[in-house]
Amino acid sequence: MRFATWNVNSLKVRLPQVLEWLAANPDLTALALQETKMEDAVFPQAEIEAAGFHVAYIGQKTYNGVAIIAREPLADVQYNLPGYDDPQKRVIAATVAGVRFICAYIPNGQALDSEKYPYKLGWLKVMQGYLADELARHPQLILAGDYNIAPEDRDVHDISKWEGGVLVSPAERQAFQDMLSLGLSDAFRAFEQPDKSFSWWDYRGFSFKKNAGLRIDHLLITPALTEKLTASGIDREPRKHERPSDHTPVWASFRD
DNA sequence: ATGGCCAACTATGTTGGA
Repeated sequence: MRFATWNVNSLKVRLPQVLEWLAANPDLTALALQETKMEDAVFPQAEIEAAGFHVAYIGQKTYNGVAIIAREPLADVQYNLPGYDDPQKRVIAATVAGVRFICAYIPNGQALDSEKYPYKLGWLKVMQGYLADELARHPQLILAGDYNIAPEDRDVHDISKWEGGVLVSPAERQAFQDMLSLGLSDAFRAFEQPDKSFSWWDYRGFSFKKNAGLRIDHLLITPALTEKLTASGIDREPRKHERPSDHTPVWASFRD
């Protein structure tokens, strides 16, 4: 089985690319999507099901929005973070192939002096509590998504350009470490990986061509899954596509 | 040079993303 996460930056624009990528990756069990940017009433459920997939989603107009697409039915779908009153649609979870698959679009934070930054840190605290609860129930669990956190300096093309800003601040990195402390591990770093591996590149300034990116999309997995982990990686192909998302898919494979 | 691009909205500029 194989799981992946992809921030598509508008599913309206990217649906053809998502379906194309799913067709090109027939071994993929489930895909977590972020920034679908659409209300549930206009979500392309019929098109996705017509292509042979199951899907669960929750979204809003213009901003945020998450979905899980899977090759088998989704069970026990959870919408939003339980007990946290937040109009922003950032979390959906479901059980697929015996794995609790959580799809999260963690807030960006905008800037350290923005009101969105404490929102991000508070949100991460709530996520931590939710994770602790879920981990007690699900030995096989994946937290997949756009974390908007580059965990280490090697996850940043040029740390001098990002130091002192969001995505790399000590408090955000600590929140990432706190999730690891719950018993999770970064599927990408379980293997030797190429230097300068990133999952996001700014649309501006030929960033992708220059590989001036960040690794901010992650799959954190439980020990029961780490035991079964066979490979992990980042698929840069969709980022080369015409009219791409600024993020590209990140994946992990497991023995059945 | 504190920008550059892209998407969405109901817009012909503004906001948010990262």
